[in-house]
Amino acid sequence: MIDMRLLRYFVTVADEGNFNRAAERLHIAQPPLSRAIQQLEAQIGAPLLDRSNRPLRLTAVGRLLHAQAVQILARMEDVETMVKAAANSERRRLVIGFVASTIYARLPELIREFRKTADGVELVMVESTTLDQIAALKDGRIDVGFGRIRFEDPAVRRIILRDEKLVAAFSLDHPLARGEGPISLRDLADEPQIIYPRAPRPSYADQVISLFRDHAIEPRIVHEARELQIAIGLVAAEEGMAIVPESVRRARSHDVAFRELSELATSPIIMSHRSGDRSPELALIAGVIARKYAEWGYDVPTALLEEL
Amino acid sequence: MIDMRLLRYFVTVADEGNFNRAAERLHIAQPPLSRAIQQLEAQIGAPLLDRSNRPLRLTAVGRLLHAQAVQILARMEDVETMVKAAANSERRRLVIGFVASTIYARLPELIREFRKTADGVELVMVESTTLDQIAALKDGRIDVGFGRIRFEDPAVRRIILRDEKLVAAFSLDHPLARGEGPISLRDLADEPQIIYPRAPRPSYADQVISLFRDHAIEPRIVHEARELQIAIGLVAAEEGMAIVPESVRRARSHDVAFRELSELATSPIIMSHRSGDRSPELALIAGVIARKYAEWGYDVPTALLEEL
DNA sequence: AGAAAATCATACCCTGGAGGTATTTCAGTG
DNA sequence: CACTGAAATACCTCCAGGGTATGATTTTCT
Repeated sequence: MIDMRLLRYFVTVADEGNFNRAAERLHIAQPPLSRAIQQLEAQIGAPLLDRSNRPLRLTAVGRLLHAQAVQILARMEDVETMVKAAANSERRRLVIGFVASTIYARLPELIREFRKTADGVELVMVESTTLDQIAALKDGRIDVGFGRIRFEDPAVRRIILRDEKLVAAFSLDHPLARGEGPISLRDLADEPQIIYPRAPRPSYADQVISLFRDHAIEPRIVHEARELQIAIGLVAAEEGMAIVPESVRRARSHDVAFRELSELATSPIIMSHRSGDRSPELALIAGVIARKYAEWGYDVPTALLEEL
Repeated sequence: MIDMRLLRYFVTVADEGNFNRAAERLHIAQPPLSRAIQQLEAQIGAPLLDRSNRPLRLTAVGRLLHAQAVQILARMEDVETMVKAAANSERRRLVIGFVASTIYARLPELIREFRKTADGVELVMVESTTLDQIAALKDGRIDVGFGRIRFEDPAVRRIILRDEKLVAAFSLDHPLARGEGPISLRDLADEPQIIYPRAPRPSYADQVISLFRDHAIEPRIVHEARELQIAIGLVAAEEGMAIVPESVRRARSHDVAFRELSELATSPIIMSHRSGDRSPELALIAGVIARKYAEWGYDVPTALLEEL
């Protein structure tokens, strides 16, 4: 199997396009570097660099390996910091990252329950975007994340807890606020709409936009708010309507009206943690969620039970 | 950075649960193995194994590292075979993997065009599922894949060429076959339906099922055919209806009737290749696709132009 | 074009650490 | 408590990764 060292050397040479500078960056002399690359080429069975003319160019095989090597190295760094962080924490603490909108859902109840169940464990809550959560999980800043974006990262395990219905939010005296029963996306096509958050992509905003596009409707977006609270504020200020998770309804009903959608529109609530993490704290929170979900009549995801 | 060697050793020990057997499997003596693990533990800063009682158990940190290490090792193997395969082919050959249904779409025309454009390149066509294509790309059995399933794999680059409309297929004297204009999914709710393929999951069948579920309809599935041709055959035999890509229409219209769907329902056509592969043959096929798509009036995906 | 500079490869040496053998220490077991 | 199986320790060997000196080639400057 190819050594990490050789990969690191090769990537550095490829990035610098120059053995001398690469050797300097690697804190070794140039000749050993030359030999290392030759060694790697021997292992692969083909030249990785075209040395016939300077500046050095990667061969086709070289480009292929480079693209892969960069990813492997990044992965290895991730794992290393992750594991080291895990090692340096006595771990009677659970740090939870969450996106703002989960606060309107059932998260607070789950947290209360967890504090009751596991009173020996210090609990820390950190607000952060789903994407940040991935990085934070990797380097140990958080242990569990609650988000709404479907992402893929082999180092992180993702459990879809449930799909939350979406509803439309209007200002109180908006014409559409008066109607009874569900409203169709089609009726919202020409309504000025407020989406959030703008960044980072991909975001909940993209989910909403593609929801409309899936029904062949091009939404008329007039505002991109930085976060849910601001979006709701703009709705109340009669700037337009917004599509929000159902749970927001309970949190803010005095100056905003809500109507269900006739189309099936949902946003997932996703729990994530480091794959392979089997700390008792993690099992504990999984247990709390499973118990509470059963109590509330939600389906308990089988993936969640595997964590116990 | 942690050495691959140490990872391999650690994973073997963890899997065997025994230093002696692990050492045997690794073709080294037991003492160097012990030292290697100690070394790794020193680098991490925490014990990975609980040696206080046999059989050995992994510590929490150990479990975490193990889960990650297994993945990194697998990744490295993938890359190695992939790059070696790329090295051992002079590469005036392009092997294309495709799922059956793309044959009904524009793929044949693209292939014809490619043969004309690049007559020095031997072209090989291989039928295989989207999932197989990922593995085949990795170990160099194919260079390009055309499929319909959205997958994620960091070693493979995926370009969504376009979204193809779906249509409903009926037997010629099915009551619904007579109607004019598009038909709604809702009207298909109670129709006996044939889906395909059964395996491997996830498949096109899952796309169709979730299409219905997205509209809060539970499809009534009476058959799971192994592949499209068989499904269409069953439709013709009045076993039920099926949801198929629009392009099938051109291929088989003598004994089957088609109707458009009023809902927006599409299935993507996805081209994939090894990330970092910049072979001229790949650029060539990308160019052919871009040219033909422009000619046909399709949007040319920007991701495709990056390959040129 | 020719000289100078830059850059990579080769030749050769030196040392650390990966692996081997022999032995000791310990945890489970009858 | 003695026995057995298994991991750790002690110590040795030797190769491979790294260093220096220098040669071969390509690039650049005059």
